[in-house]
Amino acid sequence: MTIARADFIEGMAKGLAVLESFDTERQRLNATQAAQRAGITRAAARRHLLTLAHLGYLESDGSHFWLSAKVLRFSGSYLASARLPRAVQPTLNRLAAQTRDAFSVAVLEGEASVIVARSVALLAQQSGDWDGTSLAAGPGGLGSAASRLMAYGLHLGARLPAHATSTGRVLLAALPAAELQQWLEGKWLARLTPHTVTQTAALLVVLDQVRQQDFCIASEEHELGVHAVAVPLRNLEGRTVAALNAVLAPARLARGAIQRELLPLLREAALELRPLL
Amino acid sequence: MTIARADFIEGMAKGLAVLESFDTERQRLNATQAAQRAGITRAAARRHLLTLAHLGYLESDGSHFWLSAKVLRFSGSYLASARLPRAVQPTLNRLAAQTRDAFSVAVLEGEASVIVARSVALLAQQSGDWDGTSLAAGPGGLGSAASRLMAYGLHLGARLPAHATSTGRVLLAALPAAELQQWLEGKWLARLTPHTVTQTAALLVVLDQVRQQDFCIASEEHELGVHAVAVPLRNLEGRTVAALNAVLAPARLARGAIQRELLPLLREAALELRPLL
DNA sequence: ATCAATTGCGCGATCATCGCGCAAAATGGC
DNA sequence: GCCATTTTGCGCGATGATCGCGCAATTGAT
Repeated sequence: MTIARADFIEGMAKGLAVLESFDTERQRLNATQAAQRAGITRAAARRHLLTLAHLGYLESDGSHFWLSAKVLRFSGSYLASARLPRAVQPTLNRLAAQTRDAFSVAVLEGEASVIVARSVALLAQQSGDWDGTSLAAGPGGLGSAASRLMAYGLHLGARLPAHATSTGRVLLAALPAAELQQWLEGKWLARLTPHTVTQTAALLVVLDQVRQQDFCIASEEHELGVHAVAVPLRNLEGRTVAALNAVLAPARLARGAIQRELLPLLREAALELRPLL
Repeated sequence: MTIARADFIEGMAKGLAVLESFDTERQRLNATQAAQRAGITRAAARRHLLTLAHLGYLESDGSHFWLSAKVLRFSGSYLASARLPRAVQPTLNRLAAQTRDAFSVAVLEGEASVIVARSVALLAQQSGDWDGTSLAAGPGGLGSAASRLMAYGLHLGARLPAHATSTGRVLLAALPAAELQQWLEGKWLARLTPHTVTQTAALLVVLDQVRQQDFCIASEEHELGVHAVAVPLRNLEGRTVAALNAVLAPARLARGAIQRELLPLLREAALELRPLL
């Protein structure tokens, strides 16, 4: 799908490229760096940075720029409006309250699997929690389960590499063959841990298995120490619109437990969400 | 602070105005509506909408447009990079795990108090939860405490009217007199519930009290049934950089309980966060 | 103090963006 | 089903916003 040349505003594309050039790794940029990352000239980058700062989306000390809280405005509107996150949140909360795992719903968005809703159980200290010691830790350390997950970058809006995550694979497996082909085309599957599948052929085998089993387990392929299971969320027409996953609490590590306890929960949740998607 | 004319990209400002015109109330817009809300011509709005859709920030059925999950990219980067949300999250989680209330950290951003971090305790069913019945409810109803709060629009990135919220008032009270004056200038304080303070003079009295007490209680001024307490978060230089609040669980409604139990918790948290801000 | 690297920004040229206005498509009343 | 009315898509020529070059000022290292 193309677009008439006159209907494409170059300036906006550049501006958004500048705004996108602030990511998890590079958080403070000057004009020269932003120009490099956005692929535009230094002069243009400077103009766009100044404009964005003037509009309140960036803050600046004069030479460097960084994202301001105003960018949350967009996600706020999205979360309040989009059907998917609102529909799944109650179920996510119920799951988190029932178990000791962390649950997310993600959609495929370009390169990445994007977390659009999540829920983590924060357990009260008295009730035999599995993380009691660190709950008592000061603010410097990583506190509860949620903090530990935050450390892995599993916050709302996080973009995770689709080929190495349980949600990403479920979503890739649901793509029509042609689109999947296109997605893989010339893509380099980054090795994130020693366990990451980086061969296209191997990934295709994995995706076949996902299609057969109708779920996906990813063990330490994205981060060491992180194990996750995902199932597809389908609407009444049978189309996969998102993926629901659980990041396992350490106590769950036994493979059998995943399939026996967690998978039925996920499947049941997927089933009850079906009419809402 | 002004900006050189040549250093301001008109096209970007329009584009972002278009993107901003999708808010909590109006979630689906066509070119004509977007033009109205963004204050530009229909032709320009259409071009910008098409560009944004082409870039993946909007989705479209041809005539209407709505926000896509891609806008979460910005908040994802912000949350991963900004010092404030990362610094406060562990403390927030600890608070939520210890009590049955919901905690948020907010900053002042233009008209609104914006939630930049939050944490809600999701309690397991067996342990005498105060919300057990609704936890068991199906996905159609509002499930746990978190869902109830979501219903009030208290999600990450939510923009709440500063004059009627506990966090907003704490932040307004911390503004230098001149800036506060400017903020109030010709501003209409919307009546959100029968309890909302809508007179500038009355608000100034409230803010004076907030300064004296160094905390703020807002009871049903924003939403009926919602009561909250907030304290300022100051850095080592004594500057208020954010506000920390608790939205009360129904069991907390006794006014005495707030001051006796919750306020000390918030104050202690503010103190321990101080060196991190 | 000197030199090198980086940054701020003025300038004239150019092409991206402008909004008008028509034709086509939707809407709706009967 | 048909006509009246409103809304939408988009081509066009004019215009001024945006371009990036390149100089001057600033910064920082030795």
